[in-house]
Amino acid sequence: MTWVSRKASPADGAPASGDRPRTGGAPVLPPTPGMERFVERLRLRSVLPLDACAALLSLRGRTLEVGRGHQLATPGHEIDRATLVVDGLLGRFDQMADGSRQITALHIRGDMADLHSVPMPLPAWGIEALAPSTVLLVSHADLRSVSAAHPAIALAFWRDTVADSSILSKWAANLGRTDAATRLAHLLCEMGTRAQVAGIGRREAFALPMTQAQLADALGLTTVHVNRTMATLKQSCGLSIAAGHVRVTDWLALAEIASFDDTYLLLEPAEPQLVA
Amino acid sequence: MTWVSRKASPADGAPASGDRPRTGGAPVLPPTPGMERFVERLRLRSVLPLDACAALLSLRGRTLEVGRGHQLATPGHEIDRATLVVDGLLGRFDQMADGSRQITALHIRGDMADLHSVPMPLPAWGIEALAPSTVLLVSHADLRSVSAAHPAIALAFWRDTVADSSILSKWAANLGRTDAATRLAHLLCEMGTRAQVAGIGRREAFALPMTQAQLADALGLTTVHVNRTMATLKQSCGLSIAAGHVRVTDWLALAEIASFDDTYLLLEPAEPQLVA
DNA sequence: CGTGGTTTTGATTGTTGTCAAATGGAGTGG
DNA sequence: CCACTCCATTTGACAACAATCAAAACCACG
Repeated sequence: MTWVSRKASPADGAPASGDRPRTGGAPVLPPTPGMERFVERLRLRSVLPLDACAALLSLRGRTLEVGRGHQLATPGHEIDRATLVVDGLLGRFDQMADGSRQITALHIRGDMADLHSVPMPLPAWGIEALAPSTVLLVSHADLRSVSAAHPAIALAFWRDTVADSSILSKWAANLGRTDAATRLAHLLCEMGTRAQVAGIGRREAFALPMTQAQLADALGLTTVHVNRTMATLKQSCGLSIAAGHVRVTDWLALAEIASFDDTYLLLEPAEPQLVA
Repeated sequence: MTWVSRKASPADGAPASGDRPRTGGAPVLPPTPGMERFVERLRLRSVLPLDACAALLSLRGRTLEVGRGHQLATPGHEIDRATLVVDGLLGRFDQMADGSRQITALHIRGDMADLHSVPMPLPAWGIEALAPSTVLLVSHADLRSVSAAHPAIALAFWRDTVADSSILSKWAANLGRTDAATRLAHLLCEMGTRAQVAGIGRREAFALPMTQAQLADALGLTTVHVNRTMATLKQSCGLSIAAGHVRVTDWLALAEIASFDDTYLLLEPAEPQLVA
């Protein structure tokens, strides 16, 4: 397991997760590398005033490079920081009694993987790197602090939690009510769309560095069946996955099979602002 | 469909389950009937200062009695109020293209069924009464306003959204990774526990006014298979469901089959308070 | 005493899981 | 540069859980 841990702040010699953000308009430190991706993500769904953006950008964090399989949160173990995906792919999962697992969320660049843990630091779920990834660990205290100082941020955080919920809801619906091909197709449509929105690919060609076993855990299937289902889609939609890179010739056919409709991703900025 | 709608405003000479103790110091209006259930629910997971409780209790709302099948929110239709369950049972659902549906959440007394809609008024999901129910409609504007005025409330709302998410996550895991008996047993364990916590029954004997068809929609099964599975549990755990009332002789056996562990319900009040 | 919805039962089909083994590819050390 | 290993992918044969189709029994309600 690779732990290339290092301080993310530029001109400091100090270790530890010590320093606090300067929230005000003062002579700010250069933004923490990676943090701007999170701000972009939030602004996808919320209108944030400039000072709120600045406050977020000035949050310090600890950058970490982790290898595939590295656990960033464990069910039942309290944590005091959230995990921002700077690059790579993380998964949220539920562990079953018999050892099998169900992946309940995938997180790509710009996602704060466990924003949930800010109000609820003792998670019932786990977070794991599904591929080699770069993450930025941001302390709950700091996040709560900007959230308290800027009501717009509090609302944006809440809103992002709801978006996550909406995605999970669709996921559950697919698990309960659709067959293997639909489920796989839907996952690919979703991740393609999300990658495109995040600016790291097109929906017909994007990175998804997951093994078929991990896909199986996400889709509630077995590895064997994922493989067979993929062979089907390969034929009907010109799908190919090689070296963690997805490519689809006939995206519309894929979306058709998936009954894909992206409204559940809540990509329109929600109107309602704060009341004065 | 019965629509006994009425304004729940204070100075109406109205009858009903009206008057409440005055909580705050100020010359407050009598609390809206039903609202105290929501406050109890929030206080299960969050510590709320007195003035925040008072603010919540003084929120106005419109009481509604709805019959089974009544839709309180429709996917893709913007709404401007949230739905508090005063009594009965609501379900959140996802509609599939072929007309089948998946229920993704059940809401009992005290639950704000779509707190989600406060930051995201255009839902991708629907809310429906699974049984005759009494609900209290509370405007988003009011909820956002108390939330902005009381950071503790904002955090409590966010936290409740996370709890809902955690439950959904477990639901998804069960849909993806367990068989019919486990799934049904788990649902019964969960609803029993939640009913007990909400103070409306014991986990071995509580109301769950759902038809087997609705259960099937919640469990991702067919009516037929729900029925067969129930017959199995009837034998192994002394389960009986009659007239919407569940009774279990051997609760431990049921929990065993379900691999039930209630930590995901997040019933411990989360410690982290606001930073000053 | 009918009527409509819900529950129950039976027979059969089909999607997916299980078990097992072969193939392929990337990285490692001799 | 070539075995060798580890892991991921692919293929096959078979079993099992759950869906489907169909109809009967039951129950609350007017």
